[in-house]
Amino acid sequence: MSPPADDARPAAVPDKPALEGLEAKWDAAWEASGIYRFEEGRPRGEVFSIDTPPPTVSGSLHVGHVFSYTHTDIIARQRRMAGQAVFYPMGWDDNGLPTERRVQNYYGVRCDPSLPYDPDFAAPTDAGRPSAVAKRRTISVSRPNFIELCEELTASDEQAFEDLFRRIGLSVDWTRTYTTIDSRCRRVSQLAFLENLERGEAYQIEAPSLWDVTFQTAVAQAELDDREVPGAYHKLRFAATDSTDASDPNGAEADIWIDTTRPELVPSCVALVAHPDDGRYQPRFGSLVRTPVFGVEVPVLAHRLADPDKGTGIAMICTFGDTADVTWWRELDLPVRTVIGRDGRLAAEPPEAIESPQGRAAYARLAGKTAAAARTEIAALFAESGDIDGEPRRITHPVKFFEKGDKPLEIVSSRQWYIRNGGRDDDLRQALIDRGVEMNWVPGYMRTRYESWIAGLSGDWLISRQRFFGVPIPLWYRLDADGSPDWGQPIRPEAAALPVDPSSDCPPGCDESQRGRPGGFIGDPDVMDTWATSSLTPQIATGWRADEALYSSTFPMDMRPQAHDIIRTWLFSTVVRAHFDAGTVPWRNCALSGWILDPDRKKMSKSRGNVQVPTDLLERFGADAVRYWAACGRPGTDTAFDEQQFRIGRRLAVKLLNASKFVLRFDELDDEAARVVRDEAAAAGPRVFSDAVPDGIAEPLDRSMLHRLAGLVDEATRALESFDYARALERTETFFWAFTDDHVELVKARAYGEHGPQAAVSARLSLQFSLRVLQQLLAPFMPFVTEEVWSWWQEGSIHASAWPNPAVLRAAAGPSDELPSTVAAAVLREVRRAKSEAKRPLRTEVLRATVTDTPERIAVLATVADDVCAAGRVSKLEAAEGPELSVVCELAAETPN
RNA sequence: GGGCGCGUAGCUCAGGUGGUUCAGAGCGCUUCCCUUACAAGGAAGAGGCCGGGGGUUCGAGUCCCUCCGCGCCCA
Repeated sequence: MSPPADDARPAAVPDKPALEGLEAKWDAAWEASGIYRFEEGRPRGEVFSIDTPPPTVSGSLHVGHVFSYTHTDIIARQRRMAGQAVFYPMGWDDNGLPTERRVQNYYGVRCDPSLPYDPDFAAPTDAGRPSAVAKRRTISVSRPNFIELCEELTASDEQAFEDLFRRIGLSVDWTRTYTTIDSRCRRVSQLAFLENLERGEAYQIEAPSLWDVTFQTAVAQAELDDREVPGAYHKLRFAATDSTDASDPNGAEADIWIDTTRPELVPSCVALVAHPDDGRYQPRFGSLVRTPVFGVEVPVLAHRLADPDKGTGIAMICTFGDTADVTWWRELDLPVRTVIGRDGRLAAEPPEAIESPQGRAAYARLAGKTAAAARTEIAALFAESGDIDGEPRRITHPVKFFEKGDKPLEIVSSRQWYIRNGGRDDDLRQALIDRGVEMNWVPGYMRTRYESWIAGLSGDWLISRQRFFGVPIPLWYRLDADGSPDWGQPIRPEAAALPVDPSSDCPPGCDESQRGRPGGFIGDPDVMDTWATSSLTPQIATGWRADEALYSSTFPMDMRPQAHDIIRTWLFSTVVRAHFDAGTVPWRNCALSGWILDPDRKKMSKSRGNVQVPTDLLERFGADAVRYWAACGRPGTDTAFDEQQFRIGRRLAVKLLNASKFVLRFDELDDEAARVVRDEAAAAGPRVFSDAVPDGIAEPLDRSMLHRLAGLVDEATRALESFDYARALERTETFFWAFTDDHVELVKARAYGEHGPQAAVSARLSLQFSLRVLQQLLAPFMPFVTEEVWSWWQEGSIHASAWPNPAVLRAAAGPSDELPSTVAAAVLREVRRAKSEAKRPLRTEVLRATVTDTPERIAVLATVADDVCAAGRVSKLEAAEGPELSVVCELAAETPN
């Protein structure tokens, strides 16, 4: 082998290329070179910023995590190669209930905010062993100790996630990682909240809100689940009162019977309600009836939401049994008679409206009971008084649950913080729908889900949570001389002091001795909903209110990838915050991924036990193969888990190794053609063929291939620019297999020099030229194997190389078209078929092949005949004109062995 | 009940703006081949009233309507 020219690297091709070990090798190399770090200072137009939704780290890893994150990475890598400064940070969502639950279960502890901090507290030694933890008593810990455990566990969870994401090759800038509980996020979250408060977009109000009795917290509309549960209709008598008109012919004197599944709420009944058009009850509207047993007079009212077909067609309104009660209570201006408390039990004292001794005595039998127990008891009460008709009738009906809870939600009146979201304001509602129109949705129909959700909102966004591991609401309240808080005039922290914890920090100008004292202050005890922080990821990531240069070059962000199930929560709430905060959309493009389904097309979930562990798959198939599988899942489309797909991906990676080896090994030959090619490479500089059009590609077949390749680059680029990574991969993959199976076979003999050095130079240069482009087109999908094959012959990282330019390919192809390549491949295929049908080896000599085709294609065939004959081992190629392609082959006689 | 999506070879899915080139790919299956990049491979083959029915059109997997089935979201 002669020494290479100065600037050209010799191809250093291993004899036995393999995929094993590539992940570790290249992850380390990328980390060392920092090629994925964001290049600050580039103008906004050259930046591509990605708002990756931070995954919840409190769950276990599964393939769903690699799926959508791979989609994002493919886009990021292509944009980077296309010359943009890619801003691609990662975050971890670790605040909120999921972490609390995981910590409770993992350590076997429970947070008791009344306990003082224990500086000597150590995590239980049986932590992480569910069977051991389950056998002992739960340990109560203080809130600060509990938060320490949260931080400890999330730190190790986050490391596991980062390891996985590195292993699948996400080109994240790991120097910019944030977690939703860290001080930077708490600061942004609190500051954004305070600004919302300043502008009147956040407010607090004492109002009925959905309440989970298990978690002891208010929950938001977005966190609801409707579940079909068994219940029973109790048919109860509401007696006519003395004041009703006895002469009414429609039986105004008559008692009214209502059906209810929640008889225990009768003590909180404030009215009956029927549909305004319901003739059965029209005569009674405005009259009074008496609640059974408790004897409270309540009016009979009309409202359009009453369903004439449900039960007896008339319902009791209680404060509060369900969200319809809240609507009626508000719109009909009814009083509050609370009986269910925050613990889900009936209050010790009856509502003041229950005045009669019998009523109060009856209530005493219910006081302190859970709703379910009270239901049984009150049914007995009604049976004794004769106010229930027959036995309760069992039904199943939808009941609202907290999505993470297992007891039905109650509705209790409490003081809560809200952020406006259009649920009570049609102008805002429309403005937010309009924001949706400003964004490009991939796929487009996903916008409908966004719009439907907004259209169906029934109230503002409740953000306060009565929990511990979250971002505290950054406010204090003055206590008056009686020690009562002044809710209306909250004390705000200085912006510079953020983040604050009002339970341990003091408001400006106060000291700890005044906490809880009359004339002093108290801190707001609540934390914010997880979404109140995670809706700010664009602000958090881009340095809002902290790094104006970064912010202005990255916000609004270019892309928000996420799964389609969190459009109504995460996506929507993020739009709300950006709308208020910046008067813009948070991102220009929303790319929605589907879900992973198991092979039986069921959603993968831990509870079903059908979860695939990604580390196992990575071990068996390699990261590129796993990414290949993910990339086959089209935007927005749920994808069934299919192990076969991993094999196909792995095969593609192996094929790239071998094809690259084949093409680059010609460099090692010591013939005239090799010298010419080396000179070309030297002339092209260290980045071989990046822009230079090589001389010497003269053969029609070679030029035709480059022409087709230019078309592929166009198509793949277009697809990736519109976020359709799956199409880009499919086209590239198909092209690549045809390239190896047909084109490489057609030019192989020529490349070896069988038709002279000039023809060999043309073959080798065009093979290298094409290989380079194909390696690059596959790079976003298979970053490891492409980096490996690139390193054999090119300087620098393939991921920092310039995305292929089709104009350069077309320049090299000259005035060519795709016909020579397609005709040659078609004829070769026919020759192979003839051999295959004769059950003869492919190396069988063809004594004579007669090709019939259209005059145009016959003429083209003549220009590629040498290559076709060599690849098909055809001794004599004859052509005839006809309507379509057909090939008749005369095979050499079988040689006896 | 409302909204959205889907129903194309045994399986998983492609099929922008309707037109000889759309009836496709991969896997699986059958047959053949160790051809000097690759047997973790290659070549070839069989297999489908493109869910049913209407309609628009000279012409429809491709547009419209309707029905059936499936999935998801929301009531």
